[in-house]
Amino acid sequence: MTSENNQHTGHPVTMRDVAEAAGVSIATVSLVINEKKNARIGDDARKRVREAIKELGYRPNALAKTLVSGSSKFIGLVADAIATTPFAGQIIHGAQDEAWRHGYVLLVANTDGNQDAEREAIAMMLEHKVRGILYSTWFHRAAEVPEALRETDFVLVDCFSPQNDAVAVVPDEVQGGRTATQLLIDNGHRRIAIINTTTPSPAHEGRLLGYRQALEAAGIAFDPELVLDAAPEQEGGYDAVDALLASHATAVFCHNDRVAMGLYDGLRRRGLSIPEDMAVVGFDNQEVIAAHLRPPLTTVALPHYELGVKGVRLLLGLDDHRDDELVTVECPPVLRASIGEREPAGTR
Amino acid sequence: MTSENNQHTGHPVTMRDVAEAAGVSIATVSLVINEKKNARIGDDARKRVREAIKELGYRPNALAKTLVSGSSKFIGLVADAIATTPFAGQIIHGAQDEAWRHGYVLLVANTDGNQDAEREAIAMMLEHKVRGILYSTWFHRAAEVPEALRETDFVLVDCFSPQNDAVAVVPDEVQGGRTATQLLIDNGHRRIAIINTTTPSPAHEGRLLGYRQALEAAGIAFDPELVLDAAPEQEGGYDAVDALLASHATAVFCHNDRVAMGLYDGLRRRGLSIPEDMAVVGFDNQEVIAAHLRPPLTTVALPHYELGVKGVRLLLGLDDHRDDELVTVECPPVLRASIGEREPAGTR
DNA sequence: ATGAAAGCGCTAACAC
DNA sequence: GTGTTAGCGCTTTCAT
Repeated sequence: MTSENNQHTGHPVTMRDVAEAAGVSIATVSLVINEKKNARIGDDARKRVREAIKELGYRPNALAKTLVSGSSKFIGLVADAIATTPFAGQIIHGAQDEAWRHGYVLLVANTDGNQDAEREAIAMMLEHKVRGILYSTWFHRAAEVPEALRETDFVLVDCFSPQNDAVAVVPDEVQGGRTATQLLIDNGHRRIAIINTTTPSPAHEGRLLGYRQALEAAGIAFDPELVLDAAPEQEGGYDAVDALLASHATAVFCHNDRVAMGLYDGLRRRGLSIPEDMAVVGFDNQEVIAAHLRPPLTTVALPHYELGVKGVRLLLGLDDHRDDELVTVECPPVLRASIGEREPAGTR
Repeated sequence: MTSENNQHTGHPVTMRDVAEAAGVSIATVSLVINEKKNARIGDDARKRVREAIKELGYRPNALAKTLVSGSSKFIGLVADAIATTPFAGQIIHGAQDEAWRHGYVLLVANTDGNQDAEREAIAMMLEHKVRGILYSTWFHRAAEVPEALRETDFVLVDCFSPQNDAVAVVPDEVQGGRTATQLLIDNGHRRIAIINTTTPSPAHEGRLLGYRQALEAAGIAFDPELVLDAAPEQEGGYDAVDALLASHATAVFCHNDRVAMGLYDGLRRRGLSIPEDMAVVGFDNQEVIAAHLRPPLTTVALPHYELGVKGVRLLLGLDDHRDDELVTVECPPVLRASIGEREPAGTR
């Protein structure tokens, strides 16, 4: 019955229908629906309206509402790679949760890094009069801001404008590197290697800087011999084993969990065990890997979910920020079992 | 200049503004924008309108358009877990691409499996007059269809209604199981084990059935001793090694790539190598893992992207389907290096 | 070939 | 307390 007269089957139910059914004017219906404070409606009228709504299966038309009020409840999210990793998913998730909390809905578009797709996506969002746009990338990097973005409010998520002329929120790579290294230092290690990526990037530079800061704070001299490079995936970690062993490090900070996974493999083939022969800490906290290696990998998490949340908050003006600097989100440690005894048992 | 007069700064530019600037009526503007066939507009008028649009930085208001036309260009996608795995991301990606192709935009909502969130999400979509809704889950399973869904067109993606009263598209688990097993058979194996999950599910039953079908087709007797159970993750695979070895299998079909990863580990600790001592094939094609194990894992892919695409196509009525059966999408093999020589070099 | 005007579903003054 | 009415930005007859 209820679903007999809705927009799916037959004629869509409008406010006018409800008004007629309830024997009141459409203004009255609007008032009770929006529960306007100072508009006092008779109890019986209110009741009749409520019943009519239920009876007819009426759903307000959000689009019409938007038209008159002038501002929509959409937030656009354009991503360069929704599916490549779980990372983009987490950004979406965070953005969606926070948007939701404030009555907004996410309009999502994937661009695959394609310029045309990007232009189209942004145009479409603009035409839908979004409240603003989140422009996100799946790994932390500099990104040219598409011109059209400037037609509305926007914030960059997990990327930043090289000209530093846009609000952006990114992970705190330096602090992350510091944290990872500190974990190792706290466990008594002094000879700590770092396996970094081969290409420059905020992660590359930031984490290395953090590593150096942590060493310095602990009074450990920086030794360039302990800085290794490797392709940022399993193969790179595997291949780095020889160099790592040659460096006589007792602990290693890997650029990411995938590298750590490859390293585990290489170490094991040489009959070495973790953390006894080598303490290792990763980065990213890529669940599928880190949580299930033997032993489970202690790592530092990339806060993608929080990046999404923060992006929305900045967009809506809920959080303040200084115009001239990047907003930064902390990379928290995730303690598991790859660096030794000082680890609390089972932390996520 | 262009961006001086748009909706961001100051008064939004409307069709009326364009009309005035071009010295024509708003109807004319509408006509040139929509490139109406039979409405013949003077070349100069057309040109003036085009220029005015550019000059003012005019963007059509998609919402107003929707209001009058009655049907929106939104497709809703409600997912139970956007971020848990890359899987949901792929569904979104596929859906988004296909929707885009037909001029539709994705409205995404995450529910975390929470009933209230789900209700709210659907309500919001209904209020935005979506063309229809894709209801998706991150792993293949039966799912109760929320009542509100029936107020609009919808299709279930990666899940299905237990009452079989809804259009649904799911992966072909049986064919997937057959394919995986066949890969092993083709490589000369006769004693093939299967490590299945411990809990019932379409994947559990389907893949086992496929396994049996492949054996039967090859004239290999089914041996219950070769059916092992394990938790569907690395730990399960690792722990299954003893039983696997005891079964004297020469090859094994793992329920998923994570199980295979654990198995690799366990096998290696016993000094066994892949594929020489044991051929293994996985399932899911979880990139981070499968492509980077040593040796790279041959597996069968779960077609999440295609599921998303197909969902949109069914929703829009682009593809036909029989009302009384699930629409099924093929799980293609992904050949790498874990089952032996007969594998073509480096696929995907 | 182009303009006037009605109306999509709704909100918000402003009457009564 | 409740109804009337004027738009919100746009499409679409129907005139001209």
